[in-house]
Amino acid sequence: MNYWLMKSEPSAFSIDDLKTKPDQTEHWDGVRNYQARNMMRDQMKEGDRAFFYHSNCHVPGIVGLMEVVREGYPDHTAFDPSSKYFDEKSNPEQPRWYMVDVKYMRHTKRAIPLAELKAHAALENMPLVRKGNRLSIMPVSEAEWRYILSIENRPVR
DNA sequence: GCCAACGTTGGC
DNA sequence: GCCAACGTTGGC
Repeated sequence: MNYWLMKSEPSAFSIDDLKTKPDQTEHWDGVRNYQARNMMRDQMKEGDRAFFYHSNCHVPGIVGLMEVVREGYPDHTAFDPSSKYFDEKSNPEQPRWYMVDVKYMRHTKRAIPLAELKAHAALENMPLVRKGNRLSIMPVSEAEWRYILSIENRPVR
């Protein structure tokens, strides 16, 4: 099983939005970055787990857990001229962009802020805490996954 | 709102 | 293939 972290701006799509979707499932559309695309298209597998991360908001951080329930398939929003994610260079015959479906599992017991994640030496290799990294989808090692789930229970100092 | 960091585009 | 200009991300 692989582990991931997926960023979303809560003003656009929050973990509560995911939780209230039919079947608590939604496609993760609108990713327009090749590295992130490649991970969704080639590496994310059914049953993988992912952290839901709120970005570009008051307190950015990890807010919940998701499961990948459908592997990479073409992002149809790229074909739709009325979509803000439209890309004229993508078409159904040769799709440029991909997405996966994710299902809500649960909120973390508390939001784990980026500032706190940065303070843990065990997490210093995560792209998330590295300066200038803008990947919206990134792999998380099993050790990092477990570590983050362990600090979830720790009282905030 | 600012701005650093990074990715993409396009001229040459 | 280089690289300047530009757009975007996202923390603060």
